[in-house]
Amino acid sequence: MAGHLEQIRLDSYKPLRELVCEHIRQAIIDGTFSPGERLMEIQLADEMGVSRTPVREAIRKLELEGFVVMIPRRGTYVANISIKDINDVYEIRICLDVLAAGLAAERITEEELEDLKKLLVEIGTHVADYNLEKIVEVDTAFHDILYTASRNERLRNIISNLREQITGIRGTSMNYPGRLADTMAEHRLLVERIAARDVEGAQAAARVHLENAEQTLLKSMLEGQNAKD
Amino acid sequence: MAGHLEQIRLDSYKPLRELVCEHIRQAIIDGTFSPGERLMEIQLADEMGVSRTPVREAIRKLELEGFVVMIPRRGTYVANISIKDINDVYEIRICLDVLAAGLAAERITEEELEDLKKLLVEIGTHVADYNLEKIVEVDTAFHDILYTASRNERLRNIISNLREQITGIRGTSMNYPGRLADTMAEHRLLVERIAARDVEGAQAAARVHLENAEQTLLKSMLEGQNAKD
DNA sequence: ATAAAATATATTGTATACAAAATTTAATTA
DNA sequence: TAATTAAATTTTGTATACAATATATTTTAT
Repeated sequence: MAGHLEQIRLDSYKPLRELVCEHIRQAIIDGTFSPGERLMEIQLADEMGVSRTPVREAIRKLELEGFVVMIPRRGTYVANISIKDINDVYEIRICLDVLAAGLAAERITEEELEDLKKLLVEIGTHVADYNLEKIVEVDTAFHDILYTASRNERLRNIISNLREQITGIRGTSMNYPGRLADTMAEHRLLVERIAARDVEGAQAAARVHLENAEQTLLKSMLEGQNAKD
Repeated sequence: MAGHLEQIRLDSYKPLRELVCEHIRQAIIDGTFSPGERLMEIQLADEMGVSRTPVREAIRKLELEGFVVMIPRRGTYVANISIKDINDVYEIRICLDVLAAGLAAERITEEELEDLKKLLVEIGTHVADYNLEKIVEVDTAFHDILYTASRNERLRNIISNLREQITGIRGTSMNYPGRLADTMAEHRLLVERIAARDVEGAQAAARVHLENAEQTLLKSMLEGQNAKD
């Protein structure tokens, strides 16, 4: 009769290395650590009040995720994101997002569809009062549902990782003139096609959305429009 | 005048965790550790004559790669590969291999093309005397060149990782009747289309190859044909 | 004899310690 | 003064030690 407590504890337990990893990742994404900057284990450990062990394990994970580059016996450096990197990531993401959209059109549940539609409305309100922080938050939730609806956990993980690698590192492309409105329209079309269970339509919508997002990101990078909050 | 030695040392240096990681990965792939089996750090460390530290770091990496599953405070277990996993992996791989083939058709160098053609011949000889080990080896090299030719390092890494996650875990599907000959023909067509710089043709060839490979793998799994050397 | 509780053991998570290598600083020489 | 070499410092890589938690075993009570 004491069986359900264990379950909760099991899920809620997070090893230090996870917390440390999330902390460092966030610091990279929000610019606390600049690209090319060296990350030193003792320093990070001291700052966070933990030992080197969990820091090391966190750094190993971030290396696999592509956020940092490790040179044996030399140290760890925050990854530099180049135009080539954007290109590489979007080459893959366009492909995988199209796949995910098609799968979602086939496999999404009615509940998930309802959630998507609600988020669509919510984004609208945040766009109206130009609340960028909220927009990013809801946008992330939106895509999360979409990838979950593909019913392919690996696909979800790979895309999430690719998203994180570029989202935010050079500022969101959200503040590019006109992009917000376009994004909304693209999302609406995507949801509409998925709701219609139109696989090809959903795929086409996803492709257009991603290609536009890449173009905007490249433009804002080239123009040095790296606006940070 | 001592500048070039450093370069070599830098490349050749491999941390213990890397060696340990490769060692454990290989043991999982070749069946030394069975799916579901628990991996204990001290035991592994003792067997390999190292301390727990590099073993832990290796296990963290294998978790990211999907070879093992970690439950906090409970332990690490060799991942179970299910039909659903095969499905998920191939859903992604078909998509990414098609992408890679298309990119390769655009970006491959003449040298790489020559290498591919050579390997095609080499595989032929190994098929003739049914040297499975050599076939797997050359096949890996073949695909490696292909992914390298896509000029997208991230793509290469993702595909390599997906390949490793299923190749070998349930025995190669190579020993499925007739598959070897089909594989050869599919490879030949793929190289031919790439050589012709025919993007769409290369993509189609890659898709056919992967779909067939998946079918064969599923068949041999269902038939319990998990032949091991 | 079976089930529950308490104890013992084993294993993971984290911290610290030491060794090897790289980087930096200081010193020496041309 | 500049360049080269040597010493000192820093930092990573690995090993070990300790603490917290989970599992296994034994004991006890019904």
